[in-house]
Amino acid sequence: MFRGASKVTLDSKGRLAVPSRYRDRLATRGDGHLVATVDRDYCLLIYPLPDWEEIERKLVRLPSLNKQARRLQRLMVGYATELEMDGHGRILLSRELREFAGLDRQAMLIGQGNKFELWDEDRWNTRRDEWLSDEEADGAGLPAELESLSL
Amino acid sequence: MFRGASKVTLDSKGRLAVPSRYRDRLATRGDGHLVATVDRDYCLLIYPLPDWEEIERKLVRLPSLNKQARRLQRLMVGYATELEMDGHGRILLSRELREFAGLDRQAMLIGQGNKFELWDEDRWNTRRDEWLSDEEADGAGLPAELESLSL
DNA sequence: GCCAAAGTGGTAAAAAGTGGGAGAAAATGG
DNA sequence: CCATTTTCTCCCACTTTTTACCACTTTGGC
Repeated sequence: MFRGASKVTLDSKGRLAVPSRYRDRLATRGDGHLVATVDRDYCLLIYPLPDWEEIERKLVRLPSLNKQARRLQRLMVGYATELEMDGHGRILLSRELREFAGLDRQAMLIGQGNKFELWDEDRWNTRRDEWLSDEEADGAGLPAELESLSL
Repeated sequence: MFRGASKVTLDSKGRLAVPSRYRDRLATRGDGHLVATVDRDYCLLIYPLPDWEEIERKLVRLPSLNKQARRLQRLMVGYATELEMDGHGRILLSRELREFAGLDRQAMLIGQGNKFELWDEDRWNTRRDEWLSDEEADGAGLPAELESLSL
């Protein structure tokens, strides 16, 4: 399980040094091969290759004539880019992915179980504070799964 | 599986350089022969020739008296154009296809499993942001296959 | 404080991308 | 049916980008 938030820097070529505490796991699971794609909140999702492939298999099996399914395929498969760690544990993010997520230099890498999220730092802070101040999140109208959740 | 989004440029003659990471696969599968046709969203679909031929066989077997089937045949088979990569891995798109998809210079090539989609860049960005902001995609009325999807 | 590991930036060679031109083929018009 | 013009195709040359490697700086632990 990947967890934790790390402040990371993209250099002028768009390279990002993966925090060292994740490297062993990533080198084992998928031999350092990763896949990055986009999320609807304008951040990137980063999976170890084998985990991504499983998701991709599910995605491409969805009915092609369904509008929602087609959108999901276009966005997730459409932006999915294979990445490989270099000798120093860095990954190079394509211009297309960086532009999508508004990444230039300061970013936040967020562990999310089987994957990471990568956010532009400013965007992350803004959104995070929105989530924290959102009155709706206080408990009104929660789905059943959340009502019964004990933290 | 083709995946990933690449910003590409059409030159003044309508040529497009296929990103090099796809070339080997395309040279193997169908010996560099491709077929481009149109999509209902005003983009182009690009298949390796063998994959297209399979689809074409299915299309021409559809019942000729069915109006929807006839439309699909007219559009997809009607616009299907064989393309070949030149010595530099470029393909030349006919004027008809370029006009259909509103392609002039900046375009996006989107990997979609067995095929590519080719969009005018501005059109792609506009449509993409529509898909992302669409509240409908928030979960209301999703088909069963999507409800259970864990990303 | 010192050593090791991680992070950062730069450089040079190679590969990819881009544009243009000459010859061939096709289309057009008399 | 031939001549002229236009379009197309193949090939070459140049520019830009990419990628692999190297060196230095910083951080953190002992």
